[in-house]
Amino acid sequence: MTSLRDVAERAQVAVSTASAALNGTRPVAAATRLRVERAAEELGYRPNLLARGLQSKRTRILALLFPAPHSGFGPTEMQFATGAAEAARELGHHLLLSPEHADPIEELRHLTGLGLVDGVLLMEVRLDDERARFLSGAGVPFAMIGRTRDPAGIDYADIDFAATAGDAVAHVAGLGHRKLAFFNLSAGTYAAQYGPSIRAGAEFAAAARQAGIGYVGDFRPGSAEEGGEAFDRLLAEHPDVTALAVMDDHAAVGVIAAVARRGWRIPEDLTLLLVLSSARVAEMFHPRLTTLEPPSAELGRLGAQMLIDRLRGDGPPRQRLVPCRLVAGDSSAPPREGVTS
Amino acid sequence: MTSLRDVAERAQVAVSTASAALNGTRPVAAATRLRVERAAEELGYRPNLLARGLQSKRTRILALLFPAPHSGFGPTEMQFATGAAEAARELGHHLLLSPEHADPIEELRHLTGLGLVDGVLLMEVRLDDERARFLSGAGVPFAMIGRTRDPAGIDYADIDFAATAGDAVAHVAGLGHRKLAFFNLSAGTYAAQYGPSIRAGAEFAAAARQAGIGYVGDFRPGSAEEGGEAFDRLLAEHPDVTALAVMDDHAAVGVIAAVARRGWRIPEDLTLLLVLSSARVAEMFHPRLTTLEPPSAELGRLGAQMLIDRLRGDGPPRQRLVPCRLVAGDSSAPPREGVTS
DNA sequence: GTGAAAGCGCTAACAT
DNA sequence: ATGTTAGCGCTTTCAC
Repeated sequence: MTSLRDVAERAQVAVSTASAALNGTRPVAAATRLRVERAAEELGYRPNLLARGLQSKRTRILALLFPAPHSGFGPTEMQFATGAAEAARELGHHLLLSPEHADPIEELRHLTGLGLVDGVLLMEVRLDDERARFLSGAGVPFAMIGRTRDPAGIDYADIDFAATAGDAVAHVAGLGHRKLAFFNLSAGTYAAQYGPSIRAGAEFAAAARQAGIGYVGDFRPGSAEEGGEAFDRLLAEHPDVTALAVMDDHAAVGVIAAVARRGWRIPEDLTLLLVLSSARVAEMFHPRLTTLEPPSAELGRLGAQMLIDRLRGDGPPRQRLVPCRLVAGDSSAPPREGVTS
Repeated sequence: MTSLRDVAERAQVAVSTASAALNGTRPVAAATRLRVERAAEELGYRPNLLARGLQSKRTRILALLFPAPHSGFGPTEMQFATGAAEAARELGHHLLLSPEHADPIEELRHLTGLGLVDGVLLMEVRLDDERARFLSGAGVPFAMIGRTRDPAGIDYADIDFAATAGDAVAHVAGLGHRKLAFFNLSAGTYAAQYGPSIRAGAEFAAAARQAGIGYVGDFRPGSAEEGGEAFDRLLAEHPDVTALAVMDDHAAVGVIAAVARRGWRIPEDLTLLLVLSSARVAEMFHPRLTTLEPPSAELGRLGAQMLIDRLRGDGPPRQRLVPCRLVAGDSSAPPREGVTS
């Protein structure tokens, strides 16, 4: 391991000068800087991050708190991680993947106490999130992918549910549908105050109201089986529904099966939208479902960027909402004939 | 930040004694140790990892080199990461997620030069992997999830393709099938010497031969469209095939569509197996496909464990092969009648 | 069994 | 503009 001292010796300067020459922390004569840079180059010098961090109190390491594989665990979560890791890298930082388990607070206390990370990135944020509260209280810089109920003063990147719901409703309304149903995430996630569950529900209702079309939003199937049941009940109670937006992948599977059992076809008899699911998943269906694809990688990137900006200095907190992208598949079409509404 | 000095002061001992008491690196009187431990406890002392690492040359940080999202990017890759992160955590280590891009070697040189990580975990290993060669040459401890062609002396955890193929063949043979086809990963992955592609191909052929059943293995559809075409060609050339194992999720989608177009049904007319795909994905199909689910999380765990063991001391390299788990779905059944073989 | 002191590699005063 | 000095918080000789 070649150290800064080696470089300094070779360039015939003091260590502090070598340091300054490489970091630009204080003026250095052009000639000197050149000598130092050449020496560093020739020796293949790499600054020791530990030494630097010990001194400067900044490690340039971010931690991504990763929830235990409970509920959903699709490409979405993964892309938060990869997006964040890539952005961090581009900005000269590193990303620690920190699996969260039993006691997330103890976990955080440990992680931040070690002096290893400069800041924390939170995902799967709940409306009332104890982790966010803890970090705020502890004065640890952090940013969220998602957001709490009242995220004032906190950096975050989240899905723009209002715009997403608006796009979805506009899509089906544009096709002529007059009544839309929405299958939210499982009751469990809703009860857990999971942001997307709550917000998507509210925004779809609002968007439908605003567009002046009928709306049914009180189903929360969390599995294929529940999805099928929910669909049957939906049509029993609301036979005039012609379009359905589903949040849970597995519920969608059940819906599709139920549609087939009924002798119906997609999209002729039902327009089906998949919400918050990746295009990769949508391609697994037949027909390929129209999808509102979450900007997962971008949210991850944004989260990391915001956090790093925050560490660099302090501007006002940045709060970004990014809508899902509507990827048209083969599951949307004008409403079926003979609907009595 | 409370430091070891604070603890030492409060316990009325020298810093070195406090250190020894907490780490057990040298004998300390029971009474003294107790005082130190209590002081540490009361002050909420957390050792500074940077300082410790600077001194000891060991950071207890592992890097997981994460390939850029090119080919497949499913739950499998993600579970390598989470499995490894969890195992690392349990063993007192941390996992750095290091996205790999353009020049992986430069990447590695950088990463290891920083003195930040003790070892590297490789995934998506090719038969002839330059990263493995570089790490070996540089003397950087590493372990692989997957393995090179000649992994002698290197720790790795990989799928037991022989056992997996054996299980799959036994499954279909047990149902009475006499001829099995295998759709490998895309031609691109094969050309890239991607381990699973090569090994699964070879082992399925071997297992079929050994079981004495017919075998067709020269298809490599990498998309739904190619999957459908491959299936049509397969039946044109081998009308007596009654069972099919598919590696690529999307190809499976195409196969299912092609089966339906033909007026066939699964499993009555075709037994369909999904190989190396997660149960989560298999559940998206109708009927739910029988799957050979890769032990992804376990491979990640094993990789991390091996690497940590290696860092702790040196025993002989550990090389573990873990078979896929056969998860029976509703896509396997005895062969259709009237097959002329 | 315990304390004092050196030093890991670096940055940041403080001198010059 | 450059060199000297003092640590960052810890582990580890080396004395006692």
